[in-house]
Amino acid sequence: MAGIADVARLAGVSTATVSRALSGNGPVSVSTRARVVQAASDLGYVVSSDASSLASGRTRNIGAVIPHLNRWFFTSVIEGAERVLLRRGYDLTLYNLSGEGDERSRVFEHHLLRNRVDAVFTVSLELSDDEVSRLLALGKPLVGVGGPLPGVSTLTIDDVAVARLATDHLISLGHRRIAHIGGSHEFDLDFHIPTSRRLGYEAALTEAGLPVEERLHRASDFTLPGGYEAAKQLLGTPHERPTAIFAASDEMAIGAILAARDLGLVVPRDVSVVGIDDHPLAEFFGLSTVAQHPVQQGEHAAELLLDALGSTRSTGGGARPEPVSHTAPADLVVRSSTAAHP
Amino acid sequence: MAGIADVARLAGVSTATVSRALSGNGPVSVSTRARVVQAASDLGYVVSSDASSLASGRTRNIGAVIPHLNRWFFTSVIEGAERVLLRRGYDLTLYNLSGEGDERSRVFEHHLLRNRVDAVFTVSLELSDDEVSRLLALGKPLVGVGGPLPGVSTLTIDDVAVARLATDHLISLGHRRIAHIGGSHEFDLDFHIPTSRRLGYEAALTEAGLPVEERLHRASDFTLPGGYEAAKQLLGTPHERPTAIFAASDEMAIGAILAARDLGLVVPRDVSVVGIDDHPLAEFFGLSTVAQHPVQQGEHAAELLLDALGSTRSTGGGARPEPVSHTAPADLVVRSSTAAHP
DNA sequence: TTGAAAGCGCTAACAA
DNA sequence: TTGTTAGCGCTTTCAA
Repeated sequence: MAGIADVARLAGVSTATVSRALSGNGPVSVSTRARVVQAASDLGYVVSSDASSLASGRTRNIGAVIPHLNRWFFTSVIEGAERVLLRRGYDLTLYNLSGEGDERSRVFEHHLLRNRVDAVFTVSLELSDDEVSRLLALGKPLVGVGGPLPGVSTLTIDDVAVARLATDHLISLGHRRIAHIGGSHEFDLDFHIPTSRRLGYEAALTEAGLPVEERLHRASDFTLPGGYEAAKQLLGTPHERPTAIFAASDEMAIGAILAARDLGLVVPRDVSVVGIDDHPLAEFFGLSTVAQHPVQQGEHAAELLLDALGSTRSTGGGARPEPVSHTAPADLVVRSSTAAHP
Repeated sequence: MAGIADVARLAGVSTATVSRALSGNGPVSVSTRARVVQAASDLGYVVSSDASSLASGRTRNIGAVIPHLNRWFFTSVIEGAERVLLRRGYDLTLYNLSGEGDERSRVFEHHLLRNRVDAVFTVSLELSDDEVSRLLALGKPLVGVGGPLPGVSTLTIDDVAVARLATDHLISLGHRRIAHIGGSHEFDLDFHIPTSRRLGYEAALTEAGLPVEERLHRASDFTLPGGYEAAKQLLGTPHERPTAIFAASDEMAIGAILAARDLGLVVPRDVSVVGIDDHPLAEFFGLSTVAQHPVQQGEHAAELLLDALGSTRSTGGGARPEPVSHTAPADLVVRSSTAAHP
């Protein structure tokens, strides 16, 4: 492995100049830079990130903390973030908390503290006060994606407004008996997303002068099978059957569509279904939904962190900046699972 | 941020002793270790990974290179690997190549070379000779998961055997007209998985004395909608209709089930369907399949790498060990999508 | 615009 | 079992 000294020797300059030429920090004449770049290329030299990090205090690595890996939303956010980071020469180190062991405490009490990353973003994680203060104590940029987080800069859709948008879509189509498949308490742990979406649903109903009926609500688990079961129950009693269902996630909404089919109902003739997400399968099932754009959310989160890293350096890392709440866009996508109520 | 010197001072020992006590390398008396651990804890000391890496040459970080993030197989492998790594105090740095830019070359020519990781595993990536030699030149343990890779240790199912197993299952049920939904050439880039699975399918047919018919084969894209379209075509002509379909992935198999339903066919009465994967949705759809266990594959890959790191250190990092091909287990899971042919 | 040299915070010989 | 100390390979003042 060639080192910086080898490059310096070959280019006939000092190691300091090699460092400046290759990193872009500090003045280097055009001709010198060219010589250095050529020498580095000839030797196949790549800077050692450890040595660079130790000397500069910057790792060029971002930590991403997520609750699960096998969920479309989380992986999409990571995908967007990684895309931006890679382009800027950064790595992404992943901390997935989904194991059944003590991963969570290990990550927050050890892995994130050992200075391997310059900044951290979390996805759909409600952090404890202790976790937040540990992270803030690092003095590193921190962004929470997918939910509110007191004292931390966040990037998230407005769950209440999104649920309202979906429900209003059904109301505007003339539906009056609109059921809701949401999440149960255990899924409320992180961010109260089920609660927020239910509140948006209820607010839309109330505003339209429609009653909020407990029997039109089912708590589920955000999965397709869960949505299927919930919909079977909702649609099972013919005379009380809702004419529309708003599911808090596309996977549950797709489950609802399949349940309707199995009951001999035609979507959207007999029942309209709307979800939230714009999951990759939504199009196949003709599902109307409120699209949130997780890849873009990931890109945006990465940009926020990189910007913060840039300005921290230029301001000399003074006072911690005030946390900012960014609202990510979400928009209604109407497909063929929703139609006017006759 | 407390440093090792602070801990040493508080514990009344040298920094070397602190290092030994905290890392477990080298002899430290029980009482001294206790004092050091206490002091570290009091100060909230966590070792700086950069400094430790630079001094020791070990990063305690593993690189994972994958072609996509939003695919069940890849994320499951990562999940398994991360679980093992986290438990052993390792981090996992993720390199996702799915962007449309020059991610791939950047990762192989820069990110992986800058010494941020102790070992690397790739998932379902067919590496070029150049990429392999760059990685091998690092002198670091390397494992390829999900496909053969000349000159590299691998961990993968036997795609030919797995396809045979699925096809034999249908044959043993009395089916004689068995269609296959595989992958097209563009999905053959990485590892020829579609080709291998098709070969296994054809071998099983031939061995059973059944003809291999071109019109019973459809090339698709491993997605649910792709499987749906292919199945619609296969099942669309009543008199030539196959009585069973073997799809090269569960998502395509589920698409086939939905296509059959839309054509008014009942699974498995009118057509049996079998897939490969044991995708989370397989159970919901009652899909018979050959389960590969990607989480376990990830765990196993991580263990192989950690073992290699352990032995490299003890043998003084002598000659590069011979590459070993490990075959991951895969087993038939019979559910309700397959039945005897009347 | 360049070079000399002092660290960055830790690990691992080596000596005691 | 413990301490001393020389680096690990860079970056970044500071001086030229």
